[in-house]
Amino acid sequence: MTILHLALPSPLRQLFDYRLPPGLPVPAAGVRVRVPFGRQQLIGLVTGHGEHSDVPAGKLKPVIEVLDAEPALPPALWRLALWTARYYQHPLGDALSQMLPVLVRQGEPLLSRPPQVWRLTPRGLALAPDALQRARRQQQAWQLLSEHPQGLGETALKALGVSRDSLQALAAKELVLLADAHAQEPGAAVAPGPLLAETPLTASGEQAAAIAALAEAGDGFRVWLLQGITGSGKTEVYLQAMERVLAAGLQVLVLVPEIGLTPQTVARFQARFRCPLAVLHSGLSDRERLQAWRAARAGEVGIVIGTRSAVFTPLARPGLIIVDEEHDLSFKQQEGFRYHGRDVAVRRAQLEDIPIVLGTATPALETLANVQAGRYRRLALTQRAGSAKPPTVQCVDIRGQTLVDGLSAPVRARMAETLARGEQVLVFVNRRGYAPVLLCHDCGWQADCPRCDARPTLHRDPVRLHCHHCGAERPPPRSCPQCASTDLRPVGVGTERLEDAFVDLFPGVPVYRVDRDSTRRKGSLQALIGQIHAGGAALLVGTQMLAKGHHFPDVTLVVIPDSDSGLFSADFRAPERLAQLLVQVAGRAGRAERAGQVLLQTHQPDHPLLETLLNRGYLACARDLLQERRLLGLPPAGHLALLRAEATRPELPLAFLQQAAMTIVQGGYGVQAWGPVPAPLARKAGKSRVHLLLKSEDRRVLHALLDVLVPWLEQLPEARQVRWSVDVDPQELG
DNA sequence: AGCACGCCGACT
DNA sequence: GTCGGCGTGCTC
Repeated sequence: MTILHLALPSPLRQLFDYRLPPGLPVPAAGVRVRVPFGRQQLIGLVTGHGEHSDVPAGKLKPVIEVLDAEPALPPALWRLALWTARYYQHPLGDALSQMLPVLVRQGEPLLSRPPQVWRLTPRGLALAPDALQRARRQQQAWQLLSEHPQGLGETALKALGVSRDSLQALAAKELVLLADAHAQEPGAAVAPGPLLAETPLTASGEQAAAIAALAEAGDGFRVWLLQGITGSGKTEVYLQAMERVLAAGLQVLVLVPEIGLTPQTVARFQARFRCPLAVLHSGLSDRERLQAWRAARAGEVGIVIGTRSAVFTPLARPGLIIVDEEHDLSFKQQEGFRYHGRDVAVRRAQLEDIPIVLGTATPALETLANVQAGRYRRLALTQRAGSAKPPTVQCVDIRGQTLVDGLSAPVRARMAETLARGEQVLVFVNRRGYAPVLLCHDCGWQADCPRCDARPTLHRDPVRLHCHHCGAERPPPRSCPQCASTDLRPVGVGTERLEDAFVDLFPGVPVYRVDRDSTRRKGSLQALIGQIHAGGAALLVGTQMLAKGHHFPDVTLVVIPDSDSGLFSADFRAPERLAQLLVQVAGRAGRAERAGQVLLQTHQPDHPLLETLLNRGYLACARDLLQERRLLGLPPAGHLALLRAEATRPELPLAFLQQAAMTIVQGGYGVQAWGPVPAPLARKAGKSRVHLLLKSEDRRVLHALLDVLVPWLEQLPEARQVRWSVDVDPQELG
């Protein structure tokens, strides 16, 4: 008797065994099968087979149906799935089901049905030209089809004025039939004719060197860091590297951060190459996603471009992977299957044996460490294209200064000058809403969130206290609930408050606010950006969103009212994030003929991070930070996994993680356990949250522990009373 | 995660 | 008298 081992879409960290009905060929690993599971039916993937099962024979059920003749995923991607599930300690079945389009896991065929076309039958072909004279419409349809022996689709015929009825009538006479269109020639990733739809730009010396280095290294696995300052033309290097790969008939996978997948980005790739391109974004319907997935898997598209999850798109002939803005946080999935898109992409490139390019102006410290260790090779673009000058960055010491709406007098003066010249000013605040705190001026009471250890943010439009952690909203009190004073004051500055302030401060100057609230409606971000690009004096107020992806040529002054918070955060990655953000924001400023200026308000003008960043640049700053991490044994010098647990009753997550900590300490695994400790936001949405941080200098040691610890934790009775998760390589310790 | 079973409150 | 609340237990 043949037993199949199956990965099923279930959070259970185990495989399930089923009987294969006799007489059926044994399906290969990766093939989909339909099985009974409890009272429901599921579609799972075969992971292997054997003659025996540890499960009593009486419990084994037979599979209902083998869906495919071939595995759903190509071999390299199958191996990537197994690796990723294990590396991130996620149940294989659930990981696999997240890697596949919804409709594939619901049983839709793996291959697209070829489009249906109407064609003449042999009888129709032999028909005399005047045989249908008495049926003019049918005659016309017959005429068209005899001119198109390869057939015509329903929509094409309709456009040519042929009705369904005429076709049905012809079909009844067996003169025409509906048949599969002839399959596209295999390997037609590139449309016939020239590949290039536009002439490549002339590469600068640095660009040419980077392109040549990529070309000379050949087509095997190698990781490249393409570190190019904003405006240095990273995309042109990508495009010319892609050209070689596409010309060889291979496919390119491009990963971009969530915010980076704009119509402009896609248009840039589309404009260069005459090859089909699949875009994977969150707006696709299940059907569209399935079609893109099939096209990529069949090798019918040359370029696949998408966000994090696109890293799992099957490719028939992979040739190159590009990860743009590789430092971006959005590559790490923050819940459930917590993989890092960039790291999975590197692993994929290795399994596929193809090159991968990680591009950014501000490499992640992990990536730089890999360069220093000689595992990755660095290509640098240090010059802005054309005559554009780099922005200058200057600290503004605000110690003892009076701030009006968070801005010091010299900064306001500089803003006025810039606007008077008809140029634009960008003000970056990492806080949406009106003010982060609502305070009673008489007794010191602060509005708080009943369900979180957090202050709700005051919003003005509409007027609400809004907790950004649990989403709770309520109208702000009219008077202080503690002392009944009506002198309640908003404290601190958010985007809405700056927007209001600027309307008064700079009358007549348009103010554009760009944050999650102002861009909630679909297309409103594009509309705002369009208005900004129209030019003329304007104020731009915004959060992270403004710092990423878009370049604003008319912005010549960037103001960062508060750069201190990143300097003193509990999160060890905060300085790295701050440095990246400052460089990215600075990159938004300046244009060909006029260098941009960045003003950084701070109480810490002598802080070493700011000094290094301003005087010696990002790379020097990053090297310093890397040195600090090494001294502390923090990533990338050490490796982390974070166990989180939460429950309404505070003692449960604590007790659960205490058990974990005890096992780790007593087991002598060589892994340090820090905690359990209350999470930074110890109460969120009414739940108590506890963390246990695991650390090891050796990644293999950490994984060896997780391989035994996680299954052990799963079967603990206490595990069922809490929500818990493992986060390997956590990016945010919040 | 689903999806059942199972034992206690307000409705036709 | 039932509909349904979510606690607990199982899925080869």
